Amino acid sequence: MLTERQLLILKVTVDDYIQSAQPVGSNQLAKKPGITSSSATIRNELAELEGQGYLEKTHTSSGRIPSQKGYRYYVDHLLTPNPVPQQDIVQLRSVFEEKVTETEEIIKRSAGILSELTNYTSILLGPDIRKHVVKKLSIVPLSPGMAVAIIVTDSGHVENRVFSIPPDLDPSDIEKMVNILNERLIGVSLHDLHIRLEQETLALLRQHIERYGELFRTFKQALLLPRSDNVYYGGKLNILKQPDFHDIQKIRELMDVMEEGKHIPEILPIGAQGLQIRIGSENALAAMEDCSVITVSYDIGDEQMGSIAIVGPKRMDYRRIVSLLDYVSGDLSKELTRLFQGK
Amino acid sequence: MLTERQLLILKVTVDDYIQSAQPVGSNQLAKKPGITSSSATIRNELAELEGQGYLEKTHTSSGRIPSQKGYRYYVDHLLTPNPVPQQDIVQLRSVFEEKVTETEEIIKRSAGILSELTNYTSILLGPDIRKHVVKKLSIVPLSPGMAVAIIVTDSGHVENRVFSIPPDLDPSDIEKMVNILNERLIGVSLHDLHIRLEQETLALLRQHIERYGELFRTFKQALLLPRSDNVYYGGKLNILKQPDFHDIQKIRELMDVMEEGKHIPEILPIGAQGLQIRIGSENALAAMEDCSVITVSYDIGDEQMGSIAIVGPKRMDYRRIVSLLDYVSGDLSKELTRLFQGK
DNA sequence: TGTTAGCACTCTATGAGTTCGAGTGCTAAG
DNA sequence: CTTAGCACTCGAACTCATAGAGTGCTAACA
Repeated sequence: MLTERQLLILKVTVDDYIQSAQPVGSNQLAKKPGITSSSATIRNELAELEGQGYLEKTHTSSGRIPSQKGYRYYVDHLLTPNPVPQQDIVQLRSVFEEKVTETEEIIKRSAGILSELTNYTSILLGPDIRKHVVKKLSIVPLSPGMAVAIIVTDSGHVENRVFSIPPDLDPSDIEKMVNILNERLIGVSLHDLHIRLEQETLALLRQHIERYGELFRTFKQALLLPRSDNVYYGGKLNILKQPDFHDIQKIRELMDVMEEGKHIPEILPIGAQGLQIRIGSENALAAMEDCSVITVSYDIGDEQMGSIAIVGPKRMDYRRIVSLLDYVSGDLSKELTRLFQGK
Repeated sequence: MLTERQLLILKVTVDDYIQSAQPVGSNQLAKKPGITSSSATIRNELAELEGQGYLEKTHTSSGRIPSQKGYRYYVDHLLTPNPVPQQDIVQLRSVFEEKVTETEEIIKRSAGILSELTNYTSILLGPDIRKHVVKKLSIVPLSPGMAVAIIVTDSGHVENRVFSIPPDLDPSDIEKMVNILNERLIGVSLHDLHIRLEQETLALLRQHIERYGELFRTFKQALLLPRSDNVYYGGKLNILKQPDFHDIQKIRELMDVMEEGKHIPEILPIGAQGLQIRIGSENALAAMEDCSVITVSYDIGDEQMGSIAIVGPKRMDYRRIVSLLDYVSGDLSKELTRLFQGK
C-alpha cells in the first residue's frame, strides 16, 4: 500500500512534527539526513500520503501534520524503540534505594519521577485494594460515643474509619466483637468482606454480644463507605507546559477529568495486558480528544496489579515514552514481586 | 482625609470593578443609584482619589481600577458584611448531616463546598496532628520480613507505616514490644513521641527483648518519616475560571505553589486569630502577588485547630467571602467542639 | 466656592489593507 | 520516474485609519 519511500517520509514527518510542533514542509524534509529525493518528489509523495489519509494540512498552503491515522500507523509500524538512557534509569530506580517498603509510596514516587522525566502527566493505578486480604481487624474506642475501626491487609495497606458506638457500651463487648471478627474474617478479601460480615459473623455476634445491633450497624456502615481508590497522579501541571494546549477552556476540561478520580475506567484500559496506545479520539472521553494515552500494566507474581499511564498531547514523544514505560513496567513488576514474594 | 462623597465613590468604584473586571469610568459611576453628582464632579473626585493613591489608571485615558491601597482601605473601612444566603448555609451544613464523624473528612468536604460556592480556591488546614495524643499503638506482622506499625490518636486519626523486621524474629518479641510501647506511650503527643521513645522505652526494650536493636531501629525510622500534613484544597482548578488569570505562566507558578504543600506557612498566617486579609503583594510569595487570601481560624473548645482560606484574584468578592468564612469558621468550631467535647 | 457642561485630547481596540515568506500543485524538461 | 521552475495560496506581521470610551481642563453657573 505504501512504498518504502513513502514510509520513510511518513516516519520522518511524524518525527519532525513531534519534535518541532510545526507543520512540516517538503523543503525541510529534503534536507533531512536519510532522504535523497528532491523537494518536488517529496511533494508528490506528501500529496499521496495525504490522499491516503496519513497526513493533513492546517490550511491550503501549509506543511503537513500527521492525522490520527498517521499517528496510528506510526506507532504501529514505524516506531523503533530506543534504549532508556542510563540517567533515566538511575532516577527511576532511586525509588527502591530508600528504605521505603510501602507499595503505595513506591507507586506514588514512581508517578512523580515519570512525570518529571517526561514532562507529561503520569497516572499510576495501584493494585485493586478489594483483592487485598484482611490480616487483622481492630477497633479502638476513642471517646464514650466513638471508636475507630482499623483493617490491615496483607499488603500492608491500612484502612480506617471512625464510627459511632452506643455511649454506654461495655468495653468488653467491643473486645468480644473484635475477637469474633478476627476469628472469622482474617484471610477474607476486602471485596468479600461485607458479604461475609453479614453471613457468618452476624449470628455469632448476636449470640455473644448483648447490644450487637447498634454496634454492628454503624460498624458495617463505616466499612461500606467507599474510600478514595489508589490512583496517583504525577505532574498534573505539566499539561500547562505543553504548547499544544493553549486553550484555557480545554485545559480546564482536561484537568477536571483528572481531578476527580471518577473517570479512571474511561482513561485507562483497565485489565488490558501489555502496552496500549490510545491516540486522540480513540480515547473514550471527549475532553481527551487532543491527547494520547500510553498505558502499560504491571504485576506482582502472576497477578496483575495495576497500570501506568502517560497522558500527553497527540504530538507526544511516542518512542521515548514507550521505551520508558516498558522499562518501568518490568522494573516495578520485578521489584514488587521481590518485596511481596512471600505473598 | 477623604470626604463622605469620596468614600462613596471609592466604594462604588471598587464594587463595580469587582463585579465587572473592567476599569470604571466617571459616566458609569454617575449612573449608579446613590450617586447624585455629575460625571464631571466625579472626575474631579476620581482624580483626587488617584492622587491619594487609592485608585489607578491602566493607561492615560482609561477608567480607574483600585490600587492595592484602595483595596486595603475598602476592606478595612468600607466593607459592609451581608448575611450568608440561606441556600449557601444549607449546602455548607450538609457536611454535618451525613454520618461522617471524621474530622478530616468533614474538613475535606467543607473545602470542596467552599470552593464550589465561591468559584475560588479554598485551603483548609486541619489541626496540627503533632498535638494529637497517642491512644493506641500496634504492630501487625505482614510477612517474615515486614510489619506495619499503627498509631491511633485520640482524635481518631490513624498513622501507619510499613517497616522491615528481622525475618526470623520471635513473634512474642513483637508482642512484648507492643505492650511496652503502649504502657509507656499512651497519652504522649505525636510531637513528643520520638523523644519519649528514645528516653523511656529504649531501656525497657533492651531489658526485655533480645534483639531489640534491629527491631527498634527500623521501627523508629518508620515513625520519623514525615507524612503529608493535613492540608486540603478545594477547587484548585477554579483559578482557571478567573478572567484575571490569563497568563498561563502565572497560572502555572500559582498552581505549583499549591500543588506541593510546602508553602503553607507562607500562604496562610498560621496562628493568627480571627479573620485576616492579605491583598496582592502583602502575600509572602511572589507567585501570589496578583492574589488575595482571606483566612479565618477555627477551633475546638479553647484550642486553635486550623485555618480556612480562600485564594482568589485581588479583584475578589471580599464582601461575600468575608461573610462566608465568618460563618464557616463559627459553624465548624461549634460542630467540631460538639463532636469532640469529650476530648 | 463647589458643581457642571463643554470640548480638546489621549489611548485602546478593531478592522482593513499590505507585504513577506513558507509552502503547495502543476507543468514541462531531463 | 524525477526534478526544476513557476504561479498561486494563505497565514503572520505590520501599518494605518477610525470609533469610542474616558480624561483633564476651562469657563459658566448657583
